[in-house]
Formats: sequence, structure tokens, C-alpha cells
Amino acid sequence: MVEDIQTEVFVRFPKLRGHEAIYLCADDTHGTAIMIRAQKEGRTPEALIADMAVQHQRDFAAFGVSFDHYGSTNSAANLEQCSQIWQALRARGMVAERSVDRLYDPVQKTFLADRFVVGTCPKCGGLDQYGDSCEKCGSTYPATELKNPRSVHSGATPELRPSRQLFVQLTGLQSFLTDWTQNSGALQTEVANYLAGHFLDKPLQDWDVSRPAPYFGFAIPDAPGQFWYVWFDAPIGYIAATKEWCQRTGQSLDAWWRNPQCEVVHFLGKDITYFHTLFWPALLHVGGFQLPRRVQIHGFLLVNGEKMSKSKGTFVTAQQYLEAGLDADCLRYYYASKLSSKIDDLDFRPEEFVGKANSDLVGRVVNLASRSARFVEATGLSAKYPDDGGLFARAAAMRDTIAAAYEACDFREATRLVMTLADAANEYVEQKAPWTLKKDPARAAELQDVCTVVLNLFHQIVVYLQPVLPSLAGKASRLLGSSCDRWNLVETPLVGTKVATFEHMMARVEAAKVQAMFVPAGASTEAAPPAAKGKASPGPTPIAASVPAAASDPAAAADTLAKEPLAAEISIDDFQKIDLRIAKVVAAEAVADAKKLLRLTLSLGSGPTRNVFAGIKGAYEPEQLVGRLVVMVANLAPRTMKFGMSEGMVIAAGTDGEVFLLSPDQGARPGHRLH
RNA sequence: GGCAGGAUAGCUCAGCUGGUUAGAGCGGCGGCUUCAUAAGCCGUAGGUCGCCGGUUCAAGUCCGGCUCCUGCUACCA
Repeated sequence: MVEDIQTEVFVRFPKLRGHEAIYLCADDTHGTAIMIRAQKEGRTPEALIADMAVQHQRDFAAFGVSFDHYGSTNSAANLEQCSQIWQALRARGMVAERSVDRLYDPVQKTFLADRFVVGTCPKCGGLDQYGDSCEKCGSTYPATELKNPRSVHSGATPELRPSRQLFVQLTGLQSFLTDWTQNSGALQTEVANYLAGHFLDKPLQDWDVSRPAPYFGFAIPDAPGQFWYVWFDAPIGYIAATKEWCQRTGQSLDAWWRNPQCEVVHFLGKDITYFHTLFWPALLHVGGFQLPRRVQIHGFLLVNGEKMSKSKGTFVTAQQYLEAGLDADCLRYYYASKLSSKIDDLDFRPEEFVGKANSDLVGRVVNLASRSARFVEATGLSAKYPDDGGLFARAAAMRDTIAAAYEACDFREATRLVMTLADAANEYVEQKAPWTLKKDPARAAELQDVCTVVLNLFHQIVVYLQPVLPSLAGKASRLLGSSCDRWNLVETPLVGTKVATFEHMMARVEAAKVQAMFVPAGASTEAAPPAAKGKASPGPTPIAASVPAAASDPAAAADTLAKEPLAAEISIDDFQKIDLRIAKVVAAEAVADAKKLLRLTLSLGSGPTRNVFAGIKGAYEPEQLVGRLVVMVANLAPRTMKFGMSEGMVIAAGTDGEVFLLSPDQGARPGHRLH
């Protein structure tokens, strides 16, 4: 969402200035991860990505992010563009073919990336290490050297199988790419240096762009059984999305992608830098398309200085933010006020967020309208713009400086500049004290003049912030009876117009709501080992999850005990009757006819998996459970339920309907007994 | 291990091509005000600019070394 808001602000700016600009985005849908997830959920990848598309677009809409077109890389238009670029690569003799040995999961019938294989480190004997390197001793090795290797997906022992792969040879474009990355100005200097030092200092390696079936993606037309690697078709989706937009609006694709007058700007996260700064420009070059004027790379979103991640429970979704009752414009402003053109990570700090929203937006900006509009509801604005000591002119004169900051993606600077205007305006209010003027009927004209000045300054500020706060701009428009959607409105004061009845424009942020956002159902779960996404968790990270506010409150804890008093004493023998085991969630799905139940497939490491019905539907999404470890009662007598046999029970904590699953510290494996 | 980036007030950061008493916002502290969504205004305290050395009339700013932090990368590109 950081990225989408950043891009959105960037796009609204030229639109505000009267330029023709379009904002395109698409779901990146292909690849192994999606395929396997769909398999686990027992549906087709197409069904999965269709759901994701709906969910993504709903979230974006809720944050005022308005795309001109939202596509998918799994579209006919994209297949067509991919084929065209592929032909161009073939025509230039840039495609090579050779055989490569790859690890293969015989159960899932799929080749495995190294991150999808875990086993024992060949150097230090560390358990459950990835196929590329050991996090315990730091050594690296080929996945084939891993002892007791098993597939993360199925647990099966992988086999080595030869696979015919297609490569794009990039050496011929070395000088072109060197020149573009170092001299075009499209890249941030850190990025240009990174590329120069990592890739361009030696001959570029061939790029492996094919994956053997089964693979969710596009079949390569002239290579049976081969699919394009997701990073081949993903960026081409930019062009495909443009094409779909062109078809809808009757425009020509070439007028955008092959027009030197058209500026293409990409926004992306630092994790996918090289795809967009080497392979992508290479593809564009070969395909005869316009290269991006700017590739703007941003950092990750942190929470309180820590990497935000699902596995640590600090992951907050757009939906959670909104469900906590927080305002979309506040987040937009907060992000904008922290984003510069650099790659720095963006640290979300709750107190700072509350402060910025309340002090900057409510206290300084909206407050301008709120402390002046009421006085002129009856009279409207003065017919002639009064002497304001040069305030309006000074604010108008700042337009180019503010514009330059937007243009440079330095939104932090842009919002800072605008806030200085709000400060000046509040000082003016203070000085003129309209509340004093109001008491003296003889000074009615003066009062009207003062409010005219304040509301005009407010209007300027809102226009300047329109890219960041579109919703506020709309409300200000209704108040002032004038739009706030053209940059040059800051140059001419509004005079003689009516002023509508003042209404609240923005709610103050309550700190409690921000806290609530971090404690959604199931947030404090330690999700599992290296499964799904194939990204390493950095180092040994025990359960660092956010602690529910209530639990850290002694009073609430006492209350909890009162609600559920301690049970009668038992002997150690009694306890040992219960066989508690660590289990891994292999699959999870909602039980259609049940209100509370999820059907879990649990693995104890070996032996048959267990089918367990757990009453946690209200607290956990099935997909967030897959791959994580839980604690189960393994020797509980099986019980026939309406929906089938339940062979065990999953342990969870909570009162009053709360459900918090338990997770072991890192290192515990499925099958371990709790003693 | 390789590479990149960073280290400036309690916090987040500005400090361009080296040049007067190192800045901003937030926070802290003191006061004023009451029109406004307990909002606003004024004042004030805080820094050996990571450490060591060098160049210079002059260095946070350039050069060398060191320490620490972060990220990327290491097999797959």
C-alpha cells in the first residue's frame, strides 16, 4: 500500500497540473508460489487470482487509490505482448537453449527453487535449513548437498532431474545497459552503483527465462512443455495493461509506449530492483519500446523499526487499518510526509502517526477552516481580496518549489513546505483574532476580510495537498463552492463567493484505534517455517509477535483469571496422560456449512496426517495457517462430527470468544512432544 | 565473504559545489489565548556533527584509516 499511495500521489500531481497522465497497475499472478497455494486450497490458480484481484482492488479503492486501469498479468493482452517481445528476442538470436539439473518434488510434480527445499546443513548439522545457506553457521552450499532434503511443499525427498531451459543472452546489450543505468538519470544513484558493481562489471549472465511444466504461467509458443518464468511476463504486464486501457478509451498504444514525449515512471520495492533495471530495460529495448524516464524504488514498510512480516505478527493489512476505524487520508498523509526520493525504509510509528494526523491535519490545516468558516456562513467571502500582508502571494510563489518536490518524489519535502504555509496562516488568525472582531458589529467588514484571507490560505493549502488528500480536497470544495483540483487555483484568490455550513472534515485519530489495528484476530501468531513465500526470515527470530494490549494490562489479566478460575489440582501423572505434540498445518480450509469450523490437515512429521476440525474460523483465515506450527492434543479420542472425523484437537488460548493459537519457538519440529 | 548506503539535538531527518554564533519538524519545559475537532500562538532548553589522522586561512561538508548499524547479494537472475 505504501507503493500504491506513493504512485497515486505522484500521478495525481501531473493530473492536477493539467497534464495527461494515467496510472496503471496489475496483479502479478504467475509463478510457483501461486500455483502451490491454489493447490493447497483445492482450487484453480485462476480462481485464486480472481479472488485476489477483487480483494486488492477493494483495498485500493478504500484508500482513494484510483487506477486508470487495473489489469492482470494473466491476460490475453499480456500473452500477446509477451509473444511479440519473444519473437523480437528470437529474431535477434538472443535465445539459447540448454539442459540444467534441477531439484524436483515427485509428489507435487514440480521443480523446486532452493528456498523450497529444507534439510540438515552439510557443514554444521543445523536442522531445518534452506537449500541455499545455513542460518546457523552461515555457510552456503548447493541444495543438492543438503542432508535429508525434503520439499517444503510436500515433505517428499526431492530428486535431481534434467530440465531443458531457455535463456536470454544479455551480453550483447551490455554496453546499452551500462549506458542507460549509469547515464540516463532514470535510476537513483544507489541503484546505479549497485548495478555497476554487481552485474555490469563483468559479462552479464544469460537469463533463465523458462520453467518446465507444471507451471502457472504462459506456455512459450515455440517451446512445448516450457513456460515463461514469471519475471519475464510480469513487467510486460505494464504494456499489456496500457493496451487494455487504450482499447477501452480508443487510444493508441504506440502514442504512449513508443512516443518519446511520453514519460514512463515505474514505482517498485527494492526487492525487485534488478528485474526492473536490467532485464526489463533490455526487453523494452529489444521490443522497440520507450524506456522509463524514472524507476523510483522505495524501501520496505517497517513497524517500530522492525521489518513488518506476517511471521512476526506485525503485519497489518489495509483492511485491518480500515476496520480499526482509521481514516484513509491520514495514512496517505503520513506516508507522504515520510517518503523521500530515496530507497530508505518507511518506519510506521504509532505515536508519530497519531501526532501527524492530529497536529498537522486536524490541528493546523482543517482547523483553519473550522476557526473561520462559521463567521462568514451568512455573508460569504469579501467581494475584493483584502490586504493580507503578502501571505497569499507568498504561498502562491511557493508553487514551483512545492511542484519540484512532488516531481522529485520528495513528498516529505512537499508536505513540509505546505505545513509552513499552514503555520503562517494560523499565526495570522491568532493576530487578527476574529473572535474579538465578531463581538463588535461595527467591525463586521473587517471580520469578513480576515475570514476571506484565512479561507483563501486554506484553499491554497488544500490544492497543494490535493494529490495527498483527495478526500479532504473534495470536502473543502463543498465548503468553498470551488473546486480544488487545478494547480493554478493557488494563484487567484476566491472572492465574493458563498461559504457553506462548516462540517467536520476529518476525524481525529485515537491512539487506541491504532493499537487495535495491531491486534487483529490471529495477529500474534508465529507463522511457520520457510514455507510459502520463499523468503528467508532473518536470523533466529523467536516469537516476537505483538502482544495484545489487554494482555499487558495487569488489571485485564486479573479480570481474565476471574472469568476463568484455575482448575482443580492434578498430579503429574494426570498431566502425562495428555500427549501434546507440535504439528504442522499442511492444509486448511473453511467448512462450508459450519459457522466456526476450519478443517485442518496436520502433520506430525511422519505417519499419516490428521484431519482436525478446529473452531477457529472467526479468528483465522485458512491461508494464513498453512505452513505454520501449532500445538495439538495427539491422543484425543477421534470423534465423529457432522462434517467428518476429527482426529485430535488444536490448542488455543483466549476468553470471551478470543482465539490465539500457540506456537513453539524456532527450532521445534512437527512431532515433538510437549513435556 | 562481496557490494551499497548510513552514522548530525530525546525521536525522524535537512545541511547544495568546504566559509559568519550547525538547522527543521515532533517531543520536553515555561507562558499566553479560548474562535476552533482539549485545536492555536509565543518563548526556551537540548548537539565534542560515530572515532582517529590529514589537506586547507577555514571541514559536519574533501582525503585516508577505524568502529558500529542497515540493506542487497552470495544456488536460482
